[in-house]
Amino acid sequence: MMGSQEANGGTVGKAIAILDQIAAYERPVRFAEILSESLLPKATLYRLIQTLNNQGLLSYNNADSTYILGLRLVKLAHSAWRQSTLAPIARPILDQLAADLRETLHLAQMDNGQVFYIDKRNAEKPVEMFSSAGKTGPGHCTGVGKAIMAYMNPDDQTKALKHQSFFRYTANTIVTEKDLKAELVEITKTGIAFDREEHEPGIICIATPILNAHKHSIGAISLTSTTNRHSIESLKIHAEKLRNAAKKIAETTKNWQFPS
Amino acid sequence: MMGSQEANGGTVGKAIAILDQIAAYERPVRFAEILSESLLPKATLYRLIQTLNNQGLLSYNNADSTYILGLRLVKLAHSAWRQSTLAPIARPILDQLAADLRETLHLAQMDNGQVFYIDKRNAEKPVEMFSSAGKTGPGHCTGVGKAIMAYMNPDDQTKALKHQSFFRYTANTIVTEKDLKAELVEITKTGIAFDREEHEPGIICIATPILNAHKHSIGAISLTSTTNRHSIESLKIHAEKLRNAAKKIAETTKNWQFPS
DNA sequence: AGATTTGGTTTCACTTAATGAAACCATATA
DNA sequence: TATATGGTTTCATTAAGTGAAACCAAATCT
Repeated sequence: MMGSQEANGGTVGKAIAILDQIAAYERPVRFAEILSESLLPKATLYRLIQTLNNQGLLSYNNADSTYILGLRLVKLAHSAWRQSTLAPIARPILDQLAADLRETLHLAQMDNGQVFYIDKRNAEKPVEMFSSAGKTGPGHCTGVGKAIMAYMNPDDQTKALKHQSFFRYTANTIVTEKDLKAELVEITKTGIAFDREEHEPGIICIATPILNAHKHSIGAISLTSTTNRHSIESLKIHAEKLRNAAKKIAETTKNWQFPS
Repeated sequence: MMGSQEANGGTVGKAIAILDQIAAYERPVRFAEILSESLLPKATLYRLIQTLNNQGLLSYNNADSTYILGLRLVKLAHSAWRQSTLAPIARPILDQLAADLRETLHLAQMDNGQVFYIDKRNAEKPVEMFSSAGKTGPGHCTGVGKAIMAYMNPDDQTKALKHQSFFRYTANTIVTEKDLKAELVEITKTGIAFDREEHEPGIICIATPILNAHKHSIGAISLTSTTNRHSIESLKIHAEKLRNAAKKIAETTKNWQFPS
């Protein structure tokens, strides 16, 4: 379905697939609904859901007999977020940058070629986060995606490129591997990546990678704006501040390890 | 271990137990470490961990051969948070309240007698969210915990009380069920709960429940401060604003359903 | 009311997947 | 070169998961 996980036979695999499915609905669902879109036989699905429910990974509403994802996931994710993302380390630095620039900032990592947002600072509205932490997006047409890929080691980069859909979101989207590769080379010259309305019309962004000791990317931060308020040129003014923030994050990270 | 889940035989149960275990370390762990604290035999644990790793629920670091919780959990939790918590609905109202009061606010629900924090607004720092969403705390000595329990239906309340540890955190902690029950009755008179340094010395708080149509609590919001900056009396000034916010959240919630 | 459909739960023989003792391998340590 | 330590694989055994079908309850139709 989303390509990143093997379609496997294990029980836990199936269980998680169900969680994914329920997550996709974005609303409470009844057993019959899940069943209708599942390949599993009735009884199997039933018991599996029961197990998940007992485990607190699902939550059952008696009143209208629907299932939603359970709080235990949030609890686990809390740990996951702290353990396996840059976010907790980067936070103070991101806070500072946000206070300074008063623009929308994103902190992202890469997961199987997908951009994985792990934190955010919003200019106008004070907070908008869990809303964005955990969200994923395409790599080939986002500032953070390109920034990260530009600084991957060759093997990882190749793999990441293979994972791109090259879907054309706008007229500016880079839709071939060849062009994207060229762009990535370009990015390494300045350490700054741009999104020139490649993902959404009217939305532009400037991004810079967070590099480890081997000069490979472990994440990226970006500043997003609209064409009303900024041009690519006027975003460039902030490049240095972004780079500094990224450097600071990298330093704080030094004696840490992250998922490759 | 944490009492809420049955110690069961199912494979998924074991798998999740492993996730819990790894979460508890709050740092990358090696296979041997996990093994030493696990009841499972080597090979079983090994394969189970492999499965989890393949599923993206764990992430393996080749460099130092350690495991941490995987990003996929964060992704799932993102959905869970949106689906099964008050947070997304309450957010704009909480934002507004935060802008108005400029104090530290918490939004919490109750899960098996435990206070489950799902959102937060911090006075000074602009954002602090995933960091606190997913955290849990005791019910018997927190403002939100008492506010929620005060407005439970009798059965749920009894159950919730049974789940309290009544651990004495400070000199002011209520440590008997009888006293807590009396306090809950007191709370229903005003609709406002206080934390009089019951959880942490120097920390006080005022909280109010979010009620559904049947006048039962589905969550609570609180305002936390220090004894340096406030007294219980001076916190009371904000009671009305808290109540209003809670009411607004409740209204927005009307045509919604939540885990009991 | 009686019949029929729909949604959910249970049964039970069956099969596959998980199990775990032990062997094995690689790397570090004595 | 020996010896321990941490991690991976094997394989016969067993338990756990499977799924067709029966079953039950509640809603919907006639």
